[in-house]
Amino acid sequence: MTHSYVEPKPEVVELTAILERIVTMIRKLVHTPDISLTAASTLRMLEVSGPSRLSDMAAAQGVSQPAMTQLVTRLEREGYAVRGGDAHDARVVLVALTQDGRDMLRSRRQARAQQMSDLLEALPPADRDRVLGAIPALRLLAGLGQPDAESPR
Amino acid sequence: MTHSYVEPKPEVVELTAILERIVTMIRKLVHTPDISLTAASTLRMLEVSGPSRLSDMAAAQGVSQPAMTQLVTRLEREGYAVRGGDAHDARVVLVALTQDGRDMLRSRRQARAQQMSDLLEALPPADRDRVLGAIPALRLLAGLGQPDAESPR
DNA sequence: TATTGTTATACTCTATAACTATA
DNA sequence: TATAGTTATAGAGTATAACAATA
Repeated sequence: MTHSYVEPKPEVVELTAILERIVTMIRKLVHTPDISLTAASTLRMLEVSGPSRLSDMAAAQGVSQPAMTQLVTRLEREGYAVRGGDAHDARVVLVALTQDGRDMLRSRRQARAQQMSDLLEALPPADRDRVLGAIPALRLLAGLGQPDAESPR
Repeated sequence: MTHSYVEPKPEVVELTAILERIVTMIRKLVHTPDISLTAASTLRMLEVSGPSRLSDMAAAQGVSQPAMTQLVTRLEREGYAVRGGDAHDARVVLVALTQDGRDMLRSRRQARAQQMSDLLEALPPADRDRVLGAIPALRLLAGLGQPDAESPR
């Protein structure tokens, strides 16, 4: 033991490497040039959380406030979101999803699921079942991304 | 049954949704502004496949040839890759990873595995084991991204 | 003064179209 | 003619710094 921190376990190293490959795969799979990953992720967040402050959205997406300002401007121009004011604080901008935004998310989800379905068809049925059987574990993993959404602090 | 195609199964729909959330998580987790996802993925490919044609790299990464030209130019400027010629065809550019590129990939992997390790620490041990237990299934899923690398056709 | 958001500016990353050099 | 790659140009997406308006 020559260093003062704990080396990640080999399983974690492999998990990380595999997840990177999956990210690459998904990026290619869902290659919809009409909407970026951040744009889609932002719209999904609005779908779940309802109208949100621009600064909260920036923090949640891990981008700067100016980047979110510009993203919202594009989303507004494309008709997927609208800016509104807050009755209690005139500085605040509340961004909301439009019906067009909702529809786009739905059809995008449908298309991606169809592509994923086609990909899975390429696997032997036993392997496919193993992938689908991993869904509960993946749910746990995905949950790490949205820590304490309900947390009071 | 009113339509002529098969609706994706609910499990596949959920799998797709979860994978999108994981992509978002990984993008935030591995937020290394010094290197883009495509740049990293391209370097990993060079690490695995050895010196490669620029056009093959563009196809493998799902980007245009000009985009790959520019990416390689940036990678060369940063010292992670070098352009070379092909002895048999003067039109061809063969791109190779440098030692600096190799080193960068290694330290980047280490940093990411460490972050992932920290994240997993936040899970109850039983859940963590379930995530690690899903690795074989994830390996199958990741394999769908690099179809028939060995295929003779 | 601190907070919320926008504007100004610059760089990365991407695409399509037009081009050069080689086969 | 076809192929491999580059250059030209334009737009999305990002950051930091400076600003305006409101609290």
